[in-house]
Parts: sequence; C-alpha cells; structure tokens
Amino acid sequence: MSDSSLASAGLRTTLPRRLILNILENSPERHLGAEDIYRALHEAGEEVGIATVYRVLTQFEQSGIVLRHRFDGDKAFYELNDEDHHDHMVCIECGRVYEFIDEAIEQRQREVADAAGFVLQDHSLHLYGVCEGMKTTGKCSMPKEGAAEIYQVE
Amino acid sequence: MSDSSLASAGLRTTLPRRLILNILENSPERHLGAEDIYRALHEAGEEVGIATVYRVLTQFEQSGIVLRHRFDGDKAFYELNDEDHHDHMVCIECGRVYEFIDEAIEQRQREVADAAGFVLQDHSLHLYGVCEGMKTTGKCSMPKEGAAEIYQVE
DNA sequence: CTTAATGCAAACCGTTTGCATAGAT
DNA sequence: ATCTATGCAAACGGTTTGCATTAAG
Repeated sequence: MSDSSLASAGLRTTLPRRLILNILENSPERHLGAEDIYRALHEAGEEVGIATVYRVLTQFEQSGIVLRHRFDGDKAFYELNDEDHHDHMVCIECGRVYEFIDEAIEQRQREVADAAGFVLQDHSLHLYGVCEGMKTTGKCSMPKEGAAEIYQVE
Repeated sequence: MSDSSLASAGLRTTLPRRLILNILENSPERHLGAEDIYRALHEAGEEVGIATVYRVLTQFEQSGIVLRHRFDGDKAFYELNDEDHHDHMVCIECGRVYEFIDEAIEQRQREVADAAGFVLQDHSLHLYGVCEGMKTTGKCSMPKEGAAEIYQVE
C-alpha cells in the first residue's frame, strides 16, 4: 500500500518516507504541518531530521502523493492527495480544517476564468470562520493531540 | 485625501505613511509586496527603512486601509481596501493579479458555510492560471516596472 | 558497488522586534 | 514637552541547502 505509492512515484522505499506516508495516512487530522509530522515522528520514537521531513514532503508533492496548502498564516499544510478535489473551511479558533465541495462553485469558477480568457490551472478556496464545536461548546469535537502512538510502520 | 485616511484611522501623518499610501493609490499595479513598495520608495529617492514599510502596512491593514493577501508562494501582497469585495486571479507566468466578483459564488459560499454550522468571517478565492496576454503574445499587456517616478507626495 | 537519501548545521527569505534617535502634536 | 514613529541591526519562524555519512537497489 504505502510502499507501492512510493514505488509508483519512483521513490526509493526508505524508512523516513514510509513513516511519513504512514502518518499522513493514519493521522486523525488530514491536514498537517511539517512540524506536526516531525513531532509525531519523534513521539513515536523515530529519529528523523526536520530537513528530511521537508524534503520528503516536497517530493511527495511533486509526485502527486500529497497536496500542499497555504492557509492564512505562516506555515504550509499537507494532506494526502486522494484525487477527489475539495476546498477548505478553516476554523480561526481551533485551527482545524474541514473539507467541502460544491459543484456550482467549481462551475462558476470555470466560467469566470473563461470569460477573462484565463487558462485555469488550479484554484484555492478557503472559508475562514468559527466551526460548530467552537461556537456552541467552546470546545472542539475532535481531539487534536494524543494520537501520535498510532503512527507506526506495520 | 491620503492624509484624511490616516487621520480617520487615528494614525499620525508622517512622511513614510504618506509616501506608502501614495504608492498604493497611484501604482499601476494594485497588488504590491512589501519589497515592491520599499523599492519604489527608494527609486523615488525616499529613504524609508524596510521595517517601517512592514510596520506601516500592518497598521494600514489593522485600520482597514489596506487588505493583505497571501497567494501561493512566500510573500504577502497588499492592496488598497476600496470596500468593494472581490476575488483574485493570479497569472502563474507574469505574476500579475486580476480581480473579479461573482455573486453566485459568494452566495454559494454562504450556503456551504451555513450548512456546516460554520460562522463565516472571511474567505479567499484564488484562481491560478495563465492570463490572456501571456497565453497569446507571450508578453504582458500592462507594464510592470518603470512607474516608480510617479510615486511622489504632492 | 554504485547512487541516492539522511542528518546536521548553517544559510535563507520574508517579516518582526529592541532600542536609541528623530519627528509629530 | 510629550509621546509616537523611525532606522538600524539583530532576531525570528518556517523552509532550504551543502556536505559528509549511511542506506537502498
């Protein structure tokens, strides 16, 4: 599974790459920063350098394994590219990222680009606001930490 | 004009602030990076430190004079906030930024957020692609440089 | 055995900050 | 005269890179 993604991407199957792919596949959070991944690695007792994390993520992005997003703010977020395009809602209180798709919006975007003679290659749509959980209970429904132990290579 | 924006924002009318506001108002490019502004200032013979440029832009943003955008890539872009909301198309070849509005998209966004119980506060929609000019002539229609001389305080 | 991947530390780039000086009200 | 804004240089956070070492095919 993981290994075949690496192979088909033309990447050697190394420990760091398998570990990072594993985290991306099994983390309860789909959208992770490089530092999150680095931390998870270390909490799982794996000694991988931060430079390697960045290098691997860049390679993953280039081979289409991963998507890189830049939300408002400084750092980048990575998520597994499972081919079904979606846009993002970002909670400005808990920082959690939700996904959505709206075909009507997608369609309109194409039309807008078309009308401007613009050859559309990509787009990003980010909605910023306060999520249900934070609004009502003041607490997030999904746990953010403590899931590091599950990141092991089989 | 410029000065009253500063005054009503509760900002002292200083030379750097007037100069920067002037650049934002008179540049042929509506979307500028901090470095662009810094460069324009120097090309106009004005000695303003880069730290001041950043500080002023931050204040302008906080007082609503300016909007800050983060497109794909590292640096931030600033544009005058003329109140009429719009989204952006960014040409990945010439780097130029185009604006557009589509009420249908705006409406759908509200609906999507609503359906998710999300309290929408802001959003960003960026279309990335190749603009008309770059596609057809391989050259940009609008000049990018050489307009620095016009940035003077009256 | 050959070539590519890793770890470390140093470099980087855009941006921010501390502090002494200059400027606005 | 007071208090804020500026310039400089140093610090910063996220990310990248050079190089000697280690691991993959």
